[in-house]
Amino acid sequence: MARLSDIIEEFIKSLLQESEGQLELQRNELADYFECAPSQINYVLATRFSINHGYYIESRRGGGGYIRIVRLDVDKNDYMRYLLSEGIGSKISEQNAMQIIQRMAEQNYISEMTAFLMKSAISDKAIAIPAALKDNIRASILKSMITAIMTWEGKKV
Amino acid sequence: MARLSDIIEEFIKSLLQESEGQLELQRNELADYFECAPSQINYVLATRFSINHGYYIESRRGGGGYIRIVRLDVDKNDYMRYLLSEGIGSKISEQNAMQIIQRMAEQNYISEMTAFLMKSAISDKAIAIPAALKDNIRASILKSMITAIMTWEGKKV
DNA sequence: ATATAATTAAGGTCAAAGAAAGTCAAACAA
DNA sequence: TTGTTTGACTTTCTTTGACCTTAATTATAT
Repeated sequence: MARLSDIIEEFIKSLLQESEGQLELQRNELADYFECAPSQINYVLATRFSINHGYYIESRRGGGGYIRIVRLDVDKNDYMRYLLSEGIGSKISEQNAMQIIQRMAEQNYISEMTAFLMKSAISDKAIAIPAALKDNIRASILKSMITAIMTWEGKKV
Repeated sequence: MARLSDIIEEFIKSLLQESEGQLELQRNELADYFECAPSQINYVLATRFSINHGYYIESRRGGGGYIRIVRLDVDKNDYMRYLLSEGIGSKISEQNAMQIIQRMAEQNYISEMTAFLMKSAISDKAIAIPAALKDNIRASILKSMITAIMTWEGKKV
């Protein structure tokens, strides 16, 4: 039984594809369409279209209200440089790290296979140490891998 | 009378056969079917479908949750299986880890690029914690990545 | 005609309920 | 003793609904 939230996520992503990364929608209309509570739309946006996921949300209430979703398409190297300098601080949660890797895959900066490998390296299970240090190690490993990816590109194989 | 755990094991294996090595199931559904405690499913998975047995498990909680079981390609991955079960213990030095990765690349289990990425993840620089723990974390990250590589081949994305 | 009030039409928030799976230790069986 | 079975409790993720805020429109009073 596939989750409704996933279906809505896919739906929005396909709309974004058609419209070059930017779209405006009506929350109630969409909720009507999927026969769910309007707030479920907010849930989907919050859990799958956050800034970390690479999307920007803007909305307006009242008559003629709307929700605008913009996919943030950044240049690959710019994005990675940003991650290294500010995006990933000295610590990062598993969730955030997963989202960042997922975003890199969706933007085709890395292959699905590479994303899978990276996720395995920074998973909670792989980093089995006291929570206090965990997020620090994760940040440093993730940054190290991103650096490796950037380095590799600059290399003539 | 055969133990229930064995019956469940056989059942799952026959499902895997039918589905080309990959399947998704509902823990409660299965427990219902065999009229046992849900946690017995976990027991079966832990004792008969571990990574050493050649299986990879992935799961998700909450509404629409599932357990996914992927059978790893045993013949093809002899060396990697050996690494997981004995080759890499609970700790490993940076040097040894680098050598193992290098060898995997030479055997064409992974690309040069993947090797480069893996090395960056297990380097001393990436794992910046007290030496006492360092080699343990390195071992667990390396094993996690090797598992990911083995899993990837059995996975239909 | 203009300022104000009421109504309607959105979207936002948050907490509770529901739907899974995970853990762990105690009881039980071989 | 070792491996199995069970159940109470925990954690995670999803869905729903009641209530709140904001904006636009319409009605009313001056």
